[in-house]
Amino acid sequence: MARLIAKIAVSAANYQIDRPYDYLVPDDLADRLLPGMRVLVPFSKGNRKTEGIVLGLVCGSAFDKLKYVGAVLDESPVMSDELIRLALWMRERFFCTVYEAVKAMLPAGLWYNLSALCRITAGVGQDEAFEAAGRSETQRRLLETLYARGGNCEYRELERVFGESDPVNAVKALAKKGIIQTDSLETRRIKDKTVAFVSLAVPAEAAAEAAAAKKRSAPAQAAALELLISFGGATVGDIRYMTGAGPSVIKRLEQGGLVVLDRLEVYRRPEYRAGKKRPLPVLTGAQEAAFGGILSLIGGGKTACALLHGVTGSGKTAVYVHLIGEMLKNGLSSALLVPEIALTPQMMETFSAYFGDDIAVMHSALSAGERYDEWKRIKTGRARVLVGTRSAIFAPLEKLGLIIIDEEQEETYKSENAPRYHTRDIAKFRCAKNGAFLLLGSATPDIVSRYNAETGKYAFFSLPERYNRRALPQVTIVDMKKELRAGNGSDFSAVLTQALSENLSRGEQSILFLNRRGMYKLVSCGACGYTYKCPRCSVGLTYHGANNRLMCHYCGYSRARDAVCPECSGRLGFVGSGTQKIEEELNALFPGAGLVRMDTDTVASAGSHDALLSRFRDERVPILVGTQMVTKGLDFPNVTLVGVLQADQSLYAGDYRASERTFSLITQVVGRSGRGDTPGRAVIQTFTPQNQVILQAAAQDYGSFYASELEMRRIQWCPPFSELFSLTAVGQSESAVLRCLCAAKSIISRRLSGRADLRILGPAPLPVVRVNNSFRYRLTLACADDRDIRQLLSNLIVHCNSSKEFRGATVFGDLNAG
DNA sequence: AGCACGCCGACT
DNA sequence: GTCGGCGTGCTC
Repeated sequence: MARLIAKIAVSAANYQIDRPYDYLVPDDLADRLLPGMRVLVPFSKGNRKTEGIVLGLVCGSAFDKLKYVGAVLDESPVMSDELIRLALWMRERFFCTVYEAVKAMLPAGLWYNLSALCRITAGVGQDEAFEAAGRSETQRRLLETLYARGGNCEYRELERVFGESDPVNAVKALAKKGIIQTDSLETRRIKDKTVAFVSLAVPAEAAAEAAAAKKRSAPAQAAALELLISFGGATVGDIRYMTGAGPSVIKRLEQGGLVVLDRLEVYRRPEYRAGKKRPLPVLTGAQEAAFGGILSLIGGGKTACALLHGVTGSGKTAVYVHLIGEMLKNGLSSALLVPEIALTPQMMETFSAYFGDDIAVMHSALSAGERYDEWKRIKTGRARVLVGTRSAIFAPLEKLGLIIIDEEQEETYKSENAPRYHTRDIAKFRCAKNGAFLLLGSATPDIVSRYNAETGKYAFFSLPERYNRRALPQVTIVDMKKELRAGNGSDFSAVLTQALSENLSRGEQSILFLNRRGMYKLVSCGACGYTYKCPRCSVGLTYHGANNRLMCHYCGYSRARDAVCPECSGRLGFVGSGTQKIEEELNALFPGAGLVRMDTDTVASAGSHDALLSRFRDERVPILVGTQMVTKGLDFPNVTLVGVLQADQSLYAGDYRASERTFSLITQVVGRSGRGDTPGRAVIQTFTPQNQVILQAAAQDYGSFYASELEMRRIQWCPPFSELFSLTAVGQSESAVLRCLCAAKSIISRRLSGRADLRILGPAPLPVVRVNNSFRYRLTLACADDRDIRQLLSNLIVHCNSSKEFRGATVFGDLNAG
């Protein structure tokens, strides 16, 4: 008789050995265990307990030395069949383990911490224990540590106490002698939150009689009963609030058999600004056409994906809202994804106005409890509309009807650590499995998406005009080289200064966008130019005001700041964070003018992004200065001027998407101007005024940019004309890292010599080549995506990571890493 | 990866 | 003898 077998993905398995493992299901679990539940299983030689998830249940196994499932961690499945399949698919496509995918899907509040606990065996005396340890220094030390902590200690803590030396041998030796024991401890960080809920245990008439009888002798009990009669049930807190009857009164009532106490689950909800209830917005002609067109596709089921290209300010959100409204009418759920956390408050406000409170939000800034509870509200169907960032794509939405990815070209949709997925790919998978529709929205679509629309893979809709036919801003390009020649070395051209001063006098607001990535202050010597370098990484240290130390961004190294330059004793100064320097210059130019600076420093001290933006909006502060944070989604009608400083900066990033990124950034920030009744203007400052991308962005001419960029991609064999796979090697030994990638390169070119569509680039160093003493290099493959190439890469990853030739290097694979 | 097993030199 | 170092091979 074939036994019941669980196919399990275990968390202890790394990519090289990741496969579904077979485990016997003990009889007492047979009717309880379901796919999608997490379990504890013994794994590997030491049978150490490992978390795993049941992928499926089958009868019989080809393997004969089977172990038993240890314990079940979940009462009901935490992953649906769809998500299990998604996790398996992610392994194939993104070169991650199944459990890495599972972890990305579940809210952190649901994760378990597995820890080992060491304790002295009951009944063993201290003398006996030390005698057993004999002269072994480590064993004696272990016992001392244990006794100092009342006889037991977490293994992690032991490791910390032992420092350099490893307690593992001492633990094993003493365990063998029966002196100590080890237990595993599973703890979940977040518990379900419940409140005590009181309801009547007797019919209302009987309760009323009891209340009447108690009116004199026990007025508090009577009051509580009366409350319960009119409300049916209430929490202990509410009863106390409304009648003054405390827990002791309730207990009395419970003892008398008049009420019963239950635990009622409550949800920790993230705070959001609720919008005033209002009907769905009236659509303009173009919006109506897009909405109707998309709706007919949703019914038709032929094309499952559409691209909505709407210029900045054209009102894409109105279309989204109507589509989501349609989904709700049909009992289907929807998700709207945005590229940044900062954009969620606005969307929540809008959505709550149209759809009420049954909406959920998910992003990484929520507390673990909030995140877990939002997850539960979605899973149970209490919330049918979800707003969130990248990871929200894994939310357990039931009856999924629509996924919208707003500003779909944004790079934040691509995960940079394992699992290295792109949100769009996950969305396509989920839509296909649910028969749902995927809508990609953008003012500057990803070249690949636009190409897919052109070739008919996606349906295409556009909103070519701004809402209320407002004109696009009038744009001026300023040549900063000319400014320099004319003797103006500042960050502000004459044109921009003039425009700012006009805006100030008219009481209109301005946004200044500094197109720079680095947002921190570098420290350098004014005399000799010395800069601090991180000893572990190939980057400079930056100054952090919060702890008054110099820190490394990449590895967390920090050191105290010196009073003077360590090389020449010269004076140390800050090479200002771009925005701070701009702020100083503005203060000099327009003394007394109000200003909001938005960068990591100020966001941290204001508490949130939203707090700064509310100030800008509500107090009508004249000028907002910031980096990329100011380019997206903001809709302030009183802003009539946008200044772009160092527009060409992002062109030189060196990756194939640099032009696209620059075009998108400039177009979007320029689009922030003139959203109200007054027409807007924009000033773009650049050292390369003839650059085609800048000219196209200034003209807000996506069509022309798309045409020229697509040609470039065709010539350079970049997406959409090929996929870019990459193998990245990381390790302390630079030579192992390079040898490993060179070996991989020669294997690939040998094995795929027949393929005309293949091109291999590298190994090339990553932009920051050394992080935390590890060197990082990358091999990039441009070719069509198929099973052969993925299989080859998968094998290579396994080979490079296990072959001792390449010890000192770890390799991972990625698709369209950027 | 991580862990056990096994083989070998050092030291009470 | 036995403790601990590292090379080797497997994970249901």
